[in-house]
Amino acid sequence: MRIPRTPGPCAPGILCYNISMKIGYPCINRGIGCTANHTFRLASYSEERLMSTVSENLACLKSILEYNLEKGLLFFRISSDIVPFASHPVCRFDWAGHFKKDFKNIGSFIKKHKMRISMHPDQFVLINSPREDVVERSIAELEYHRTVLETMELPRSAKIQIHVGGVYGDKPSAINRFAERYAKLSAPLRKRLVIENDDRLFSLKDCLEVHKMTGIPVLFDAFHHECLNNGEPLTKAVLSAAKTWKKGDGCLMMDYSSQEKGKRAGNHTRSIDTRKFRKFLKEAGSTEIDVMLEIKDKEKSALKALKIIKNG
DNA sequence: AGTTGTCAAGCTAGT
DNA sequence: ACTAGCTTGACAACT
Repeated sequence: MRIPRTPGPCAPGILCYNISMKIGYPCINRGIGCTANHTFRLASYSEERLMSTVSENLACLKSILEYNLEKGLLFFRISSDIVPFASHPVCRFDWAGHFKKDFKNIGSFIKKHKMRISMHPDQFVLINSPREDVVERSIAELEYHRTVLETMELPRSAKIQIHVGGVYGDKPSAINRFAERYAKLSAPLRKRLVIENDDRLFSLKDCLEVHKMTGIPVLFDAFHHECLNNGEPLTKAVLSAAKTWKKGDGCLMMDYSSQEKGKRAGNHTRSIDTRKFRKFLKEAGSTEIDVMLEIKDKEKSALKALKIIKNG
């Protein structure tokens, strides 16, 4: 079925979607022959190794963004490995100062072409952990992500997405701890941090509660919501998450994926299921959103999604 | 050159 | 008490 395009807001009851929607994919481009997430073993750390790796990563990131621009993919997630070991005590190198020009150059390109950027630190970033050392390392890692986006001089609509964290046997306390720790983060970090509903522990409803306590925007993951929800239909869920994004945050960021058939629940599909994506667009697409396709074949599926949006 | 075990970081659920 | 899985790539040691 063809989805008609209408510019601007959609009239109630009319099937349409927002044409300002940006489509993207995370971290890796499988076609262009370079990657922006080279790393190395901690044991082989040296300043020289770090410098050459970061230099290579930045050059590739620029190439990926140029490819994306050419194809009309205006949303991208930058890999946390862009600067390996940046928050590890072993790294005392002023990488942000040393590569300032390169970061700034990439940032200018992003801004010039109105691209949207996110970053997604790994699962061990847990600001609600009962363990002080875990919290300390998590904050250092978050500050590293903030520094990347700041060195690129990107606006606060470039976001860092994390999950609420662990439950530790007591969800209300875990949520309270998140709120307390969030309040103590540096202001420039708080400006960029958003939480994402996960597929096992913290549902959209939980995240909205955290938002109520802290004001933190909620990034909505449609696939996680399929795995864990409180009965909210998709359209309603998207709207409730969108409301948590204030002026300056930009429009709601979403993660989208679908189930790989025959694999355990929560496993991301290899390639986009265009039928499901059309259904998703019908239900969510009239809200102002940017959509990150967490699909294993990366830009290939993102291009298919873009085609559907352009041509129905 | 190709293969395979392992990698900074944590939590949860299952044995 | 211990470990696989999360989700995944790619480094690096070994054939």
